[in-house]
Amino acid sequence: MVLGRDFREGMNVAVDTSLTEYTKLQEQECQSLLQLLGEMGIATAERVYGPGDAIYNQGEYGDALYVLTSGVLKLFRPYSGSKEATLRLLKPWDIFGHLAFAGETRQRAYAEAVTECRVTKVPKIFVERAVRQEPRAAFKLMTLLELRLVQYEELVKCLLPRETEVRLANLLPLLAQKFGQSTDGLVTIDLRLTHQDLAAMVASTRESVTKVLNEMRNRDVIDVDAGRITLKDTRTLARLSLE
Amino acid sequence: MVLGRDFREGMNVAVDTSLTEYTKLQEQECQSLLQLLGEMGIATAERVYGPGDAIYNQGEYGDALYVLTSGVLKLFRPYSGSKEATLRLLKPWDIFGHLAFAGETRQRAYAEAVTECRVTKVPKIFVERAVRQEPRAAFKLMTLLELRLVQYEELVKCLLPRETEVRLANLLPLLAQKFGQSTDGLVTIDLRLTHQDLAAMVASTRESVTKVLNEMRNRDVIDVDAGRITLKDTRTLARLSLE
DNA sequence: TACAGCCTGTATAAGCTCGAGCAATTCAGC
DNA sequence: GCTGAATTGCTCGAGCTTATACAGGCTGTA
Repeated sequence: MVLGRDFREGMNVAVDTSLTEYTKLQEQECQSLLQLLGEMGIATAERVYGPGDAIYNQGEYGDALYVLTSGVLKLFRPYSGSKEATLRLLKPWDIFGHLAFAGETRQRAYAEAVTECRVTKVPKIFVERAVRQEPRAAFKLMTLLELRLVQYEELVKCLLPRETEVRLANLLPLLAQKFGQSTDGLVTIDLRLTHQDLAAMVASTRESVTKVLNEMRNRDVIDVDAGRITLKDTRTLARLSLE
Repeated sequence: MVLGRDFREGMNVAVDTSLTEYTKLQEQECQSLLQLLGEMGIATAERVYGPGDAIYNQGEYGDALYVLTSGVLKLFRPYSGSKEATLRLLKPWDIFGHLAFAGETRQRAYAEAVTECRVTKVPKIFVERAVRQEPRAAFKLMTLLELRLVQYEELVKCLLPRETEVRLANLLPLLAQKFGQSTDGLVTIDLRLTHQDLAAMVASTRESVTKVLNEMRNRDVIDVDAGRITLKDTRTLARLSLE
């Protein structure tokens, strides 16, 4: 199990800091893709969902590209019989939904609104038309698909270690980069997250999350105020995530 | 943690059986993509790697699309300091490598040949040209990107449960579908896999895999012959993966 | 204001993994 | 066919997670 080569840990840091760029890139590409579709006269259906509403269910046929334009939304799937894991927490300009251009496609997770959110749905045939007529749309879409893959890779990174502490040490910086609000050099995750929510994201239990979060707070690694987590010691978090 | 809604377990089965279709679809799309590129006069570099050779390393800049055309190859990344996890085990007509069309891209894993294998590398600029000039290439590429995402989702599915037994019960059918050889109605995974290899795929330890595999063999769920695993009781495996 | 429901914090026993160590066996190269 | 390396099989404690249970706090609603 010990690695036989030099993994150059420094590189991981470089990879991670580029996630912020990913966020900006995604917003740009996603917004300009929708704009492009509009200019091409392509109909996109926008719909508003209230907290808890399902956008689609696992197993449904997916024949559209979904874009979240406002609010927060989660993709989750059941596992081990009676638990549910949050696969992705989406913010505006994230895309979701499976739209294979060939072969049958079923949604591989449940999509549910967390806050009130606005979703733009582009039927598959229109996406096809856009790709056919406008290569720029194809590039933007492929960039977005690639960024979605990166998010899954990050999820895998969170799930590889078994200890809840290490998983959270991997997850919290990700949430901070995606939902972070910078104040006084410290980053606060601008979401009300219950321990249960966090547990679903790292496939652990509420109790373990409670325990780890309190430990981190006692060690001044994080601060929790009204369900909002502030990262106070990112160096310690980074160190934890490697162990 | 208990789910508040009906997850319709039957649907999971339907989703999984469609993976075989995914394999065929992928071969078709990938082969025809390469053929299309050839017809367009696009230069693709083909190179042969011996077992253990690195195709690229984590952190390197990725500016190409890689296609495995023969052999077996693995993508892996280090975690928890000194362990390594196999993220994907690739067979011919799998694509790999990050090629964002915008923004900097670094490889997010190590790619290493398992057996001797042949890899076709298409530089990013040529992929761009193909997408620009030939929408069919764009469709095929997007389909392949989507299929790659599905593989990551399957990996996540393997990693969600904590028990090694359940993880393997999820992994083995996946391997069987990808590398399976049907004989007498039973499927054999046509690869020599050590317990260490399997442990890297489910992020567990060699010892745990040994134990679980022996239990499964004693219960006639699987059969192991010369490092090749045969699935004898897929129903029991499916049941295990749900618990 | 009272209430119900959710969230947090603790505690316990039980189960599983992890890591170390050490044989026996198998495999691969010579 | 032989030898060295790798793989497999097994054991044992330590550590962590899980499941369960319960008490107190917070929040939104009636």
